[in-house]
Amino acid sequence: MAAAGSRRLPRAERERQMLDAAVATFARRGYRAASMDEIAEAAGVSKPLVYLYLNSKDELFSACIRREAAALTAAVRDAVEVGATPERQLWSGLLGFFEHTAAHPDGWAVLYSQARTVGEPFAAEVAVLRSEIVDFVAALLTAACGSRDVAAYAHALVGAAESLAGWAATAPDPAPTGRELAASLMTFAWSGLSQAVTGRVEGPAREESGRAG
Amino acid sequence: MAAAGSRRLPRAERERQMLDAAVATFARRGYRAASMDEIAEAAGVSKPLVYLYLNSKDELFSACIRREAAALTAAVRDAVEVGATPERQLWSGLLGFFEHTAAHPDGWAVLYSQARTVGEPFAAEVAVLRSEIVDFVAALLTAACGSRDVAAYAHALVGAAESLAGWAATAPDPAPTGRELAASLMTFAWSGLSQAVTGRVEGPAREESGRAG
Amino acid sequence: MAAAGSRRLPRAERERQMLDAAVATFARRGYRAASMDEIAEAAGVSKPLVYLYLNSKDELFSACIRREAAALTAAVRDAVEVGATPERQLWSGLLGFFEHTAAHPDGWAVLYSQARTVGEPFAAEVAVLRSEIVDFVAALLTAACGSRDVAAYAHALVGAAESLAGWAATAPDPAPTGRELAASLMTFAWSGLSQAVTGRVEGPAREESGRAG
Amino acid sequence: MAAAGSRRLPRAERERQMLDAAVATFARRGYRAASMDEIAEAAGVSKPLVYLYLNSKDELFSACIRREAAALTAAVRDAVEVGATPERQLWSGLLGFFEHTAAHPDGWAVLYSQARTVGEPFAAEVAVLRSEIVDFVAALLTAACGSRDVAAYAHALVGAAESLAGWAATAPDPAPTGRELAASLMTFAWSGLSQAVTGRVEGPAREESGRAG
DNA sequence: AATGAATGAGGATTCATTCAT
DNA sequence: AATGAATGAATCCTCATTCAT
Repeated sequence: MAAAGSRRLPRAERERQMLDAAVATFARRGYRAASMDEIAEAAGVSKPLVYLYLNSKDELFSACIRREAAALTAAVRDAVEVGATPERQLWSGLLGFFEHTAAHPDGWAVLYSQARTVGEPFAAEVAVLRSEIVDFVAALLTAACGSRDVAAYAHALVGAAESLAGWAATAPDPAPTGRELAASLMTFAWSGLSQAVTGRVEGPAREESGRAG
Repeated sequence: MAAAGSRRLPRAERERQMLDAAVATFARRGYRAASMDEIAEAAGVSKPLVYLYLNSKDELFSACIRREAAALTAAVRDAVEVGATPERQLWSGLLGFFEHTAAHPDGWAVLYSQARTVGEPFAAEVAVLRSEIVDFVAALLTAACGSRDVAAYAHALVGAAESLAGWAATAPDPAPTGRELAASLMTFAWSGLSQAVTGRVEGPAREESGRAG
Repeated sequence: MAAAGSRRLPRAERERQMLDAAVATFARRGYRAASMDEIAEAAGVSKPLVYLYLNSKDELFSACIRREAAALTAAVRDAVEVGATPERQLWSGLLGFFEHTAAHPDGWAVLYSQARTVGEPFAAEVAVLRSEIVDFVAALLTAACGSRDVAAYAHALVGAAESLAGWAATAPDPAPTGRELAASLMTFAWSGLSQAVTGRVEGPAREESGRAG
Repeated sequence: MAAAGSRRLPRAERERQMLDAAVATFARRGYRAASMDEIAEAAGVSKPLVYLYLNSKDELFSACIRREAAALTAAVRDAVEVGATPERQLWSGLLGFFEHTAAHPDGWAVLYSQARTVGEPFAAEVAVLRSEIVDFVAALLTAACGSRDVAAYAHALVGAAESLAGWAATAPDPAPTGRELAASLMTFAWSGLSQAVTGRVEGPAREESGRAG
């Protein structure tokens, strides 16, 4: 079960192992149900070492959140094509988002499922992350179509993305790729269902429009 | 905190009080963090009485889930205008959904935030509920526009609705009404953002179609 | 499960039902593990009624002990042939003992297994009963053979009888009858194993000797 | 009450201390009435440590049973003179039995009084032990006198021994020694009460026979 | 004669956390 | 750099017992 491996690692490495184990454990069992014993064993170290490096369960969880939030943020930021049209920026950001969440399901679970439900110090941390994303999306929407109600649309879009990420994680037999999810969501959001019937869009490959037409 | 009230109530009423207290407590603190002591006190009764009527923390939580799921289901079912166009059915269902979740934020939190993250007996219970909703929405989408990708769109729409419900619950100063939320989401989903700029669609106010052309 | 039956019985009858249920429950589960709920349900009455009639768990258990001890004592006393030879008195007493314990296994279990191990108020009650029996046996032994060591022999004999009663209760396929057990024990005790090989005794049917001779 | 002693012992030693405390507590109070608090205090440690090493009350009790059963078995096995006549084997076995039970009254109480009455996982464990002893005795009896009814005689003999062990434990002022008890029981069982009047037999002091003629 | 409603007290078990090495 | 030994403080749950009718 434990990562066994070599004794006497440098601190940075050990800390990474512990965070990996913690993220996996928190994802699977939830914050309260995960025990420090469990995490220490999963990390292949003794419990006092976990405390030596990470001080407390709260701080450990917080460190997990920060690390996973940073990773997700970085993945999306790196994916967004700066300078492109808003639509294209949105498309590329969604792609980055879906690919990262698919590649790091435990991190995503910690951020999305666990941290939000545990209550106060932590819910606030992820709320910040989420509202940054919502604001970014809102800015894109404003730039793209100047719509009123951007706030609502941005929340809707983010919620839709979260839902699709969760859906993709739970076994629809040939799991949709990040690209497919992004394409579906772009179509859904951009063109609207009323036009989706005719849409053949698989992503805004051509400049200007995610839906042709 | 305690319901004070009269001692010696008939069982059915006491049971209802207990479920109310439990839903509120689980919503605020989460399944694991909520203690039976806390719940009993919130219900204004002693802990043994909670056990006498509801047997265990698991069963109590399960009873909360079932009650809130049934209430939500009923609210949506009663709101949907049977026989109307799919679009109008979706509109009326969303309206029912947003009004119910706004009126019962604790029940919604238990279903959406807590039950899904606690793990197995419970996650499955709400997964069933959610997939029923997703399937219902998918059927409407199919009927409405025969779109490919209905599964993805249905998940996106449901996720968007969940996100808006959560957003409305967390203090945007003049909280959007259920009607506004439903209208935003209909526009978002039906017409697409690329057309939202005209902002004409506020929900299918006119008989027959919210989508028109 | 409950004895159901008619409401509103006269007190004596109800009390008997309760004691029956209590003896059965204590025998099966032990004093501590048996709950008043369980006993009340087995008796087919509500718990407050049990308290109304028998006051407390302690007193209820005590009442069980007294009733079963009295029944066993009476069975043995009635079986002993007064005025007969000591050997014959012993034989008839053993016969009464084995037949009663076989007929009332729950009562026997309460006296022998449970009451002795529960600790102080109760262990003393059965200790009295047992020592009366031991004394009675010791008197017979003294009368019969004037042996020194009667105390030890009496304890041995009583222990042997208890062991055989327990053995008979636990499924040796054709369970030995009380008569057979009494015969075995008489032979064992009276003639000694060294002579048992030739013994054909099935009980001291003929005057004078339980072993022929 | 606490073993005071030094803090921070090696696990094996602490575990032994805990078992000692548990055996004493279970013997005095019974399985159900003994609380883990009580046992931990008697062992001079905190409750969590008891759980860390012995997992649960059930497992703790089971460990007590196994340890005491093994000790008793070993004592008797080591006492039996292998290769001697059956009579002499029985004599030496009884001697070992009485000496061990006198030296370890708590262990004997746990096996004889408590474990048998607690119900299923445990009663079975000691039933196995007891039936092994009964079988061993039965084999000796068969070898010694080929008697019919060995089963009954073996049960009687074992029961008599148990009774004498219990008697010796409860304060007959000059407590009989193991040797005296074994001698009484050998006489009782081997020669029979009808011959005990001569009282010559005190155990097989002379080589070869405890029964002589 | 009988019961539905209710509770104070206690017991098993778990967990985050620290100490001594 | 790392760990075996140890615990204070909850938490779930049960039970004997009483009250009001």
